[in-house]
Amino acid sequence: MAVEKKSLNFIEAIIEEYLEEKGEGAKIHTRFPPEPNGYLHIGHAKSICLNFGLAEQYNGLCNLRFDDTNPAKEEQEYVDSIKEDIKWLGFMWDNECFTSDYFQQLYDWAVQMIKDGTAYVDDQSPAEIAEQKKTPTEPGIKSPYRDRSVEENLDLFERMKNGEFPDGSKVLRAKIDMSSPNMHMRDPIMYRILRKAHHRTADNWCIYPMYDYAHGESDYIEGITHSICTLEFEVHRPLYNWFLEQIKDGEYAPVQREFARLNLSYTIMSKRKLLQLVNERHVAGWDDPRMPTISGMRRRGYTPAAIRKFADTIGVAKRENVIDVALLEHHVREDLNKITPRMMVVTDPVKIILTNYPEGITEKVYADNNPEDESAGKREMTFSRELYIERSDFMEDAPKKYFRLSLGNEVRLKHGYIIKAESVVKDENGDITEIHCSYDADSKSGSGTEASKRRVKGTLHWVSAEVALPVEIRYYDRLFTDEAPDGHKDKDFLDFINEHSLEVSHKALAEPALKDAKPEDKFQFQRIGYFCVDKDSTPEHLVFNRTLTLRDTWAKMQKKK
RNA sequence: UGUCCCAUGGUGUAAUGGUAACACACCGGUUUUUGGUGCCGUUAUUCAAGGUUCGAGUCCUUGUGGGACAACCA
Repeated sequence: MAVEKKSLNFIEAIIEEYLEEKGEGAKIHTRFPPEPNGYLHIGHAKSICLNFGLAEQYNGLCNLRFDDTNPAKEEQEYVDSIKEDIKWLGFMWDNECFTSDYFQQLYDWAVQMIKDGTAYVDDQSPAEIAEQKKTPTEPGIKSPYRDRSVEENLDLFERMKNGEFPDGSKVLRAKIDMSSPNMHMRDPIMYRILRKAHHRTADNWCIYPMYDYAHGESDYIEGITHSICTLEFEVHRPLYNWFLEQIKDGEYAPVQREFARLNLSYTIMSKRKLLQLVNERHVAGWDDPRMPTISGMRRRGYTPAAIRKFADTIGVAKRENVIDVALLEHHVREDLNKITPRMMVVTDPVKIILTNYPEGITEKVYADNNPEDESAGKREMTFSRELYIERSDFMEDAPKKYFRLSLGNEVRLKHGYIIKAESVVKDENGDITEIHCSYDADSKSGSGTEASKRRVKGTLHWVSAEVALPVEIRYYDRLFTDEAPDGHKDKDFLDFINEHSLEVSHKALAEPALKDAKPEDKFQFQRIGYFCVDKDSTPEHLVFNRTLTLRDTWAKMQKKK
């Protein structure tokens, strides 16, 4: 049998080359290194799927490492949510690591670098240092403190650690090249003084390492082989390598590779802006179902399988990209279509009365739980003389392409009978309050009669008035009305917030089978969309979030006119 | 007037010097007791110019366009 060779993305190609070169027994080791200063979003999900996925695929290891070198922004709350989100996506890390666990080793290496003459203490202010760095197009100039003696540097750095100097008064810098065309090589800062309680090391330290110094060395400590990050760190790579050169002992060193971060249409991904949405109450929190956070998508009803398939489909490359959010939605619908039980919920009810149906009785009808999955079985529904259907499923005078109920025309009530609309009752405003219909008593679904096999154009969902269950529905839609909310120079992303991204309704009536639904349970409300039970839901007051609508070609036809 | 990266249908991703393909979106058809799903089909792609080669989306040169880099953030 011919085995189709799956094409590799450039990271996989690098890994296969590595594995081949290292030979028998070689293992790759990746890491996912979030800073615990916010909630994970769909962009992180891409990185998670990449790093954990690669480890899985090549039988390697993947660490979770919290890059917690800035206590000013980091909190335990974020650590917890990050772990929860990764697990929810279906991944498990081999080691749980914290950069803060390496503070002592990092300090020792810094001391070593001072001894080697490759690091020095600078007493200048941030403004002075920035001034001397100059711009990318002109070389920087050297700090007056650059040539301090090793002894003095050692003494000063130790006293920095001991808390003898105020915050911001001194930094430790790497001594590299102030005239490098790469700004990051112009004597980057390795340590700053910062008196801020750290979420793990409390007040043990008042100096904290900077990202560029800490990251590569942490990779080194953990034995990471492939340090995969996003494109903006590409310019940092020479520095990443430089720091490793200073401390490595032997052949091994991790290798940094960069890929293009995910951008999604109609979405913002910036942590700062997401935080702003939360802080300014444009959304209800990090897990608001309109947020592109993993917790938001979970609450919205998206599934791990859909997100992972999506990550797989979009691929990994170095080109700047904007993925159509419709692709994500496609994968969510695809998964939900397979797994969700079908239920009948009338979102905007109008009553129908079957005038020739016997009064005072009800009967059972049987409904497939999922036509895509026979093993999902059937459930019982109550059929009765008075029922509710969707207000939009009736028109007195219907256009020719309208397949639903109209005066004098027939439709099938799904899993029930064929009915014909005879007359309407209206209130003083002219709004329809009741539709009187006749039903074809021989047409019961599944009864096998000639009448039951009759084909009518329309099939409607319904609930029996006797047992209908009032529920709350939260209709979520895209948060932004613009494809690129933060892509406009003259406009703020907040200008594009969709006023209708959340509409709450208490009108809906559900079939009673829904009464035991628990938070995160997912359903397809037949002919309407996919819904999931919100965490605000209680047995007395069910709350459903609309995950996505069904594709609706009728609505599309209407729109075109 | 620096360094680095990138350039394939509308959006993404493949093609690893040998017939430019797949997914989504779009449009059309078909099936259907969900105007859902499924199935079939249409439209549409190598930034430009040179060069190397029997042969270039792929290699080279130049240009053009886009992006990253000047936090005591990561």
